[in-house]
Parts: sequence; structure tokens; C-alpha cells
Amino acid sequence: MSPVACAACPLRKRTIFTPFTAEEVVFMQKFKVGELSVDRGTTILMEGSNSPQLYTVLRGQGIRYKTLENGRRQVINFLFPGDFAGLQAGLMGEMKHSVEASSDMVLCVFDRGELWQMFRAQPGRAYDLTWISAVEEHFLGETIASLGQRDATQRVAWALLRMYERLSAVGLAVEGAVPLPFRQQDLADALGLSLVHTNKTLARLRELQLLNWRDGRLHIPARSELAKLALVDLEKPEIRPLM
Amino acid sequence: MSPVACAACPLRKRTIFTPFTAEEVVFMQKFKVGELSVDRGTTILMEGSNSPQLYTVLRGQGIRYKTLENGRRQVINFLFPGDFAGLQAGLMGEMKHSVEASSDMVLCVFDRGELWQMFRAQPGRAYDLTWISAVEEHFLGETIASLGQRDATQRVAWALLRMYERLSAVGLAVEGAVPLPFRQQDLADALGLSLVHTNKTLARLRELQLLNWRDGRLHIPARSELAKLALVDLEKPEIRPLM
DNA sequence: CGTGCCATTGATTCTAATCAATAAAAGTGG
DNA sequence: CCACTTTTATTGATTAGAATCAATGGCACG
Repeated sequence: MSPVACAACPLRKRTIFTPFTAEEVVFMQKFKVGELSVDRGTTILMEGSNSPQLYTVLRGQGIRYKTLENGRRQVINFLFPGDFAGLQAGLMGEMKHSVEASSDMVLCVFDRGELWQMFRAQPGRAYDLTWISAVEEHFLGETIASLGQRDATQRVAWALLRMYERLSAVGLAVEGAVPLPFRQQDLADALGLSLVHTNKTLARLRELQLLNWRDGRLHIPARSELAKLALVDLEKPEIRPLM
Repeated sequence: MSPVACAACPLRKRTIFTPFTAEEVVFMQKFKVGELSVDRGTTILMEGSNSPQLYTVLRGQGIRYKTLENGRRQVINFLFPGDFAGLQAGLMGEMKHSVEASSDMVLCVFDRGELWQMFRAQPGRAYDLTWISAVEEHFLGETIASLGQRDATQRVAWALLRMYERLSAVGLAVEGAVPLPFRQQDLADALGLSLVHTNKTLARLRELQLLNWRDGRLHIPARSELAKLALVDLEKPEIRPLM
């Protein structure tokens, strides 16, 4: 498929993203050096590597994870359309986690070498990038709070509700369901739970009619019920910039 | 005490921080609008508030935490000399966590209104700010991995070792010990453990002669032993900018 | 000298991990 | 297209690590 022009970017229309000026669209079009299409299962960025590229997810979903000395894997978070990846390598010289595609994906590719130029010539875009980073920090803080303070049921409810809301915000909800290509093992590794316990917890939430995740689709019949259980405030979604 | 001139900043000499150019020192001196001295126990930033100020910790230590719907508290991380605070309010309009002083503290104060000016006039400093944010993201990712994949003993060892290294890097180690003003409850809330279990875990690590935290001082007799237990790679410290 | 905060220790309970086995799908190669 | 392997999901039985409950001691402070 031919690359999506920034002027016609389907994500930019979504209200969770802050608007671009015409000038910014022009700049981003220059900044964008191409598109990367990968199959499900592909490693896009590798922990410890020093990728020359930065990415914005255009289509598909993935995971960010890191591996500990003892071999255990922690999924840091999930990657959805509109998410930015590769900043760590861009600024700190190497990735501190890996990124893998959980479905087929398409990513906008930016040249890391141009990053400094962006800071000089486009302070507005630089500001937005910092903002993106601050939003990311915020979400990681939420995750820490979940792992530290929520029990298994609340954690699973919290994670799936969050993903449901995020995917809805980029227009992927169809009849109360969103596509969710992850494995139960991925969720377990994200929440610090064993696979077995995650499975049993999902079964319980399904019994309670609070959610139904099967065949790669997540159905949530009653958002607010699930939100109550998950101790989530169904606030208006966090508005943030898109890169 | 009279304010510290940026030119004479004691932190800037530390090798964990990237060097400033002479021009940057001049700019920071203008950007710095004053100093804030607070007593132990003071709330510096409040979750949900929209502070007009940004801070860099000059002296003392604190905690960042958030409170869940169920009243439980999660300590997101600890604040040490050189750490930057308030960016979330600066960019997203409100703080997503609170910041409290765990010892008496002195902070450099910057005017949030000047932030945008910094992005326009000092792309290098803007770049550094994004870098700081990326480093923060990295550490939060590490924390997530700890909460998700390490058991109680490893978590306590990991956290205390990390704090020891960080405090050493800013010159606070004296005879194998660093000042650590936190309560056991703070550590418990940071690691997602109960106070009782944290206390018992500390006692066990003390028996093993791996660490000794008492009277506000943390002694670590054999760093590498503790690192092995904590599954920590005693790499060279992460170099990062100072704001 | 009482009150409150923080640290410590023992006893008990329970959530989630581990172990084990099977079922259901999805690829793979001849 | 069908045997065969691999991956992913499900369920039951047992164990273990950490939470909760409960009580005490040491200190600082008004």
C-alpha cells in the first residue's frame, strides 16, 4: 500500500490528539521518511540497540517489554495507533526495552538525525514531543499504582478497560468490541500475574458479564460497572499530541 | 541561606550530569526565579493541582505518590538532589501525583511561564528537558519490572541499592552509608508490600549483612553481593541532564 | 507524663504461584 | 489434504509468599 500523506492522516482527526497547524503538517511530512509494515511477531526495536529510527504507530498493536536477569519478561505497556516509539534510543543512545508487533503493523518512520533539527526549527513540535513523554510518564505511574495497589481482579479489569478506552478513542470500537491481538501471557506479563491466575481471573470476569475477550476481540458490555470494579475514574480521555 | 548561583551549583559538578555550556549557565540563572526551602513533611506539589512552578531538587529528599480511589497510597518514586519536578503540570495542565518532602529540602524554582520561551530560545535546554523525561520513563519502566517480576526480598534489595547508588552519585555517601530519611511505610508503599512484610524483609537482609538501614542512614557493606540478590547489573550510572 | 508515630515480632489467613494435565487452534511439511 | 508439532487456552490440586490481625516497645514532643 502507498504511504499515507500526513495531510490525510486518519489519526490526526481523532479528538484525543491535539490539532496540527498547517505548517506542522508540512514539517511532519518532511520529517517522515517512510513507512514500515511488519508482520505479527516481528521485533521492531530491541533492548540495548541504538535504532536510527523513530516511529509512530499508524495501524496495528504491539508490546513494549524488557527481560530481567532471571529471564522473566515484564511487559511495560501496550502500543496502540498514535503511540510514539524509539525516543529512548534517540535521546539516551540505546533502547531500554524491546518493541514487538502483536498484530501486523504499519508505522510512520522518522529519521532520528532530524530530531535535533526539529528542536531548532520547530519548537512547537519539540514541545509536543516533551508533552508526549510526560503523558507516557503519567501512564507508567498509573501502571505502577496498579501493580502496587490493585489485586488480580482489579488489575485485569483496569488493564482491559484502559485498552478498550484507548482503542475506542482511535475509532476501533465496533458494536461494543475492540480488536485485541495479545495473548493471555502478554497480559499476565504486563500485570505481574501468572498465566494460570490471569486465565482464571478472566474467566471470572466473563462469568460476571463484565467483559468478554476471545478470538482477538474484547467486548465490554457495561463500561461503568467494570470501571467501578477496576477503581477507575472514567474521566474524559487524556488529550495529547500526536507525532 | 542565600540562593545558590547556577554558576556555583554544587550538583552540576557531578559526573552523572551532562555538562552545561557557559551560555546555558547564564540562561538557567535567568530561568531560576528563586529557591524554596521546606520542612520535612511539607507537600510541595499536589495531585490535581496546577502549579505555576517547576523545581529542581537542590538538597534533601522527597517522595512522589498518588492515592487510589480505595484510599491506598502508591509511592511512584523517590526524589533526590538533581531530580526535576512539576513538568506534568507544566505540560498537561495538572499534576498526576503529589510530591512531599521526606527531609528538609531546598529546591530551585523556575517559572512555568518561561518554559515555552525556553523551547523557542534554548533548543539545547529543551532537548535536555525531553531527555530528562525519557530518563524518567526509563526508571519508571524499571520499577514496573520490579513490581511485576521481583519477589519481596529482591524488591527491597533493588530499591535500596538503587537509592544508595543515586545518593552516592551526588556525593552523599560517607563511609559506606548514605542519608535516607524515609519511613518503612514509604518503602512499603513504593514496592507494593505491606509494612509488616517490608519490616521482616529488612530484618532478614540485615541478618544476612547485606544492608543496614537505621536511624535514617543506609549502610551497604557489599554492593556487589546485594546487586546479585537484587538481580541488578551494577552498570555505570545513567548519565543525564540537570535542569 | 501521657499521646502519637514508627519499628518490631508472632499468629493466622488467604491470594496468587506452581505443578500437572488436557483441550483447542494454528502452523508445517510430506 | 492429512498426520504432526507447536502454541495458546482452560481447569483442578497443592503450596508458598505475603497480607492481615494483634500486641508491644522505643522515642520524640507538647
